Order: sequence, then structure tokens, then C-alpha cells
Amino acid sequence: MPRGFGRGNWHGRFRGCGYRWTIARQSVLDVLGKATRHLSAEDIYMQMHKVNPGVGLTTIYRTLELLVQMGIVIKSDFGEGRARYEMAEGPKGLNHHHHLICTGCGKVIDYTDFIDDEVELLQRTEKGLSKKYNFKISNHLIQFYGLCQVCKNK
Amino acid sequence: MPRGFGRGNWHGRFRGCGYRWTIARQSVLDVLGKATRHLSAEDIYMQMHKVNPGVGLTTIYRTLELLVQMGIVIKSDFGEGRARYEMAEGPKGLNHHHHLICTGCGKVIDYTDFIDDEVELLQRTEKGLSKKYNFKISNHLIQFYGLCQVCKNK
DNA sequence: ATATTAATGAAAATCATTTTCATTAATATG
DNA sequence: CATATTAATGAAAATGATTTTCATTAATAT
Ligand SMILES: [Mn+2]
Ligand SMILES: [Mn+2]
Ligand SMILES: [Zn+2]
Ligand SMILES: [Zn+2]
Repeated sequence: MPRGFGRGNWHGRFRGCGYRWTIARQSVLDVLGKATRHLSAEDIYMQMHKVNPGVGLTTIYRTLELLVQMGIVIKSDFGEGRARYEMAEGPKGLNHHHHLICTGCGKVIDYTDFIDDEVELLQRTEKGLSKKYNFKISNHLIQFYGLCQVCKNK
Repeated sequence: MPRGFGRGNWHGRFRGCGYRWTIARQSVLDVLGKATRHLSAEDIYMQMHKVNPGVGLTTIYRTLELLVQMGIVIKSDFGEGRARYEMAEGPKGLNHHHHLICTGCGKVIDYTDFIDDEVELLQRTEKGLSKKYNFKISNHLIQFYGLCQVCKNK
């Protein structure tokens, strides 16, 4: 195993796609892997700066684009004018979920509840829409907006 | 009725909110009212330029912001890096709908064919989420991504 | 007709993201 | 290990949609 590159088989995964395994890429994955929130590129930059001050913001953008394209990271738009990122697969495995967004304070809650119901409905809806509009649906975006507990009581 | 301002009771609606009724605002509503697609601010600017060359892009942005805030216009993000706008209420009355977005060519299809199940599921989900996360849900965003008929056959 | 001030246009600013280009470092090979 | 290849990187500049600034204009009330 190459020195300095520890856990996971990220190295192999990257090499398998023809990409090099670099400090910057490892570091972005480290930061996202430890994150409990949805991070912006700059959030990641600041976290990383403590450990790897040499890595620039540009590289972070490039790395994130790559990770999204590889399906390792999910990019979301919560309407703040900047993208946010999170690992596609949490510690407990695949992690398809949707978001509850507080329009008061910007807080974002992941939810996986009701996903089963949703999946069934989505399949039916997708089937109907595919047929009616001759559309091959491959993905969906579902977000709920409202006020969180804190903002509600103001 | 004030001269030069024809159809609708927009004037009253604006005055009722303490806003003035201007050529620019009328013109934005004219363009959006006639549109059959989702228009960007610049689309509107170009359309309007033929009729009212004096109105600037800045004013269009300001007007759109106002119209969205008044609930007259809906602002959407289809992932192109620019917002698109459409009337909230079509000629046939209220017009809540979702979008099918082609990732191949960018085409956007409105669909209102909510399967009853979809409405029911949304209500159930909103209810469940509200309870579990103490969230007051007021809105939702649902978009399907895929390939349109044309792009599918390539 | 006039006063008030909201609305506007033009230009500059903002700001997240992307592009450019010279340099660095990951990898393959001997 | 040394070296060649070239993907990856950092810094600085560019991009582009949207917003802000500020002096001017025009909608409204009187
Ligand atoms: Mn999430
Ligand atoms: Mn629409
Ligand atoms: Zn909140
Ligand atoms: Zn298409």
C-alpha cells in the first residue's frame, strides 16, 4: 500500500477510473467523510486549510466536480446561491434521502422516512410521466420548505 | 381607468400593495403573460426591448423580484446557472405544477397531471415530516430529470 | 401644476465558479 | 532508485448572473 494513504480503497477506485490519487482528493474525502452538515466548497477549504494549507480552493472545486461525476458525492442547491456537498454514501451504506429546508435560518434536515412510500409513488409517477411525455426519467429532486422548530416559534 | 394601461386589474393590485404601476412592470407582465416557455431575465429583456427599448435589465430583475414576492410569478432553477420565470396563474386559473427537465437539451415540460396518489402522498409525507421534525412545511419542490423524446433517441 | 418620493437606468460592484497557464508531483518504466 | 510522461495543481485572471449605488425620472397625491 502506498505510504501516506490510509483507509478505504479510494486509491484503487480512482486508479480504476484512470485518475491519480492525490493529497487534495484524499483530503476532500476526509473532510466530507467527517462532516455532519452539508458543506460548501469554502467550508471544505477552511477545514482543509488547518491540515493541508497548500491545497487551493480551485482544486477543491475541481475535486468536487470529479467526486460528483463519480457518484461519490452529492451536490445540492438549497437556494443560497452556493452549492453544498455531502457524501453519497454514509457510514451505514447507501443513503438516498431528501431535504427539509428552513426558510428562516437555512437549516437543512436530511430525511429518509417515508422513502419507501415515496419510492413506490415515484415509480408509478415516473411510469405515467414517461409514457405520457415520452420521457426517460432517471432522477428526481424533492425538497420541502418551511420553518424549523426554532424559527416557527418567533 | 388610467390611460395607456389596458387589461386586467394589475394597477389596483399594485396600488393596493403600495406599489406604483409603471410601464416596465406592465411590460414584464405582458411578456410573461404571452410566453409559452420559462423565460430568463434576459429573455424578457430581449422581448421587451422590441416594444419598450427604454427599460433596462436591472429594472427587469427588480420587477421580477417584486412579482415573485407578490406571488404573481414563479421563479425556478433548472440548473443552468440562471433563473427562469413564468406566471403563477395561467389563463385557466391557478396552475400549481411540477417540472420534467431534459438533461440532454434543457427542455422543460410542465406537468399538472398529478396522479391522485401523488397529492395524497405529499400530504401524508408533509404531515409525517411536520410531526417528526417539528417543521412547519409551507412549500415543496419536485423535479424529474431525464431525457426527452428527441434526446432519448440519439 | 407642483411636491413628494418610489422607480429607474447606467455603471460599478459582488461573488461563486471557471478558465488559463506555468509549475508540480503521481505514476509507469527501466 | 532515477527518469520520463502528463495529470493535477495553485495563483491569478476571467466569467457571468445578479445586486448595489447614485443621480435622474416619472407616478401619484394634493
Ligand atoms: Mn443531505
Ligand atoms: Mn413551469
Ligand atoms: Zn430555522
Ligand atoms: Zn432533450
